[in-house]
Amino acid sequence: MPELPEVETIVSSLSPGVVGRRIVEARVFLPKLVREPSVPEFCALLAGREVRALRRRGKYILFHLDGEYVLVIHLRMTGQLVLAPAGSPPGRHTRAVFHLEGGLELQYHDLRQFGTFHLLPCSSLASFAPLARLGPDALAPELTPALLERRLKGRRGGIKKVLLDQSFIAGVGNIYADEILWHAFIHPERAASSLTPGEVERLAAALREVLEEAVRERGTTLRDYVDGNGRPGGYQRLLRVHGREGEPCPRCAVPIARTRTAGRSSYFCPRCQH
DNA sequence: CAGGTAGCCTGTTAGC
DNA sequence: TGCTAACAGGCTACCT
Repeated sequence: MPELPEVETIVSSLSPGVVGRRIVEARVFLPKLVREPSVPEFCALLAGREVRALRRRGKYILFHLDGEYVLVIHLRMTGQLVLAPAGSPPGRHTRAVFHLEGGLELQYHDLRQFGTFHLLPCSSLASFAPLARLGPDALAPELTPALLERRLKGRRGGIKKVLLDQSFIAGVGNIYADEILWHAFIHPERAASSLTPGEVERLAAALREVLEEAVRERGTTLRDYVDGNGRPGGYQRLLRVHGREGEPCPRCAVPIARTRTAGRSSYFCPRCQH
């Protein structure tokens, strides 16, 4: 479900209600959600801890807790974190609930059950492989055209595949990869190593512009995504190619094409993306 | 060893 | 209208 703009919006919308509050009790209804430690340990370790900070790293959400623990959540396709008044009845897809001080609860919903929770001591965070493997954040200031160009050199395969590789840069998913490449006039199957300096420049600009505008629009809601207050995003209105097969390209009016590779769809303009 | 695919799940929608 | 198959925003493990 959520890519960088959605995760960023979830973190910023949850922060006012969550940061500085204590978790009174944690309940887990889908045991496999919690990858470590065991569910009883997980609940016991969370109870009584204050949330000191909420952060995003790529598509991961980090709850920094007092006592030097950190809860790492990945929402995968359909995970949602939503603040609700204490005692709200769980829905069909409510997989966990954290009761907070102050009459609030944080609910985790996940239709497809792909999401993951890891509760770690801060000291193990650096060696936590899924985070350690991530490349620079897609919105990190240090991700300059020069760095992008250096990292693209020697990369095999198509540019879209590379953009989706979280160890290359962290935060881009299928929707925004399509949009970014359209804005940069680059075909999704162009060999990543063949991009000219001018194209890399356009790619770096598109990456920043698309992701920043999507953050301002509070993310894209195609089906399930909502922010921490249960509200949908607005960037779906601004999608130029993703999900628009057969519709005219907004630049040149040629019908948008769709291809499938590795089980995922790519949407692009066959005329103005090279 | 790089590239492709199945698997994890459930729900919605497109197509017959 | 009703059934079936394809597809969905992510990531990993395994196969060729």
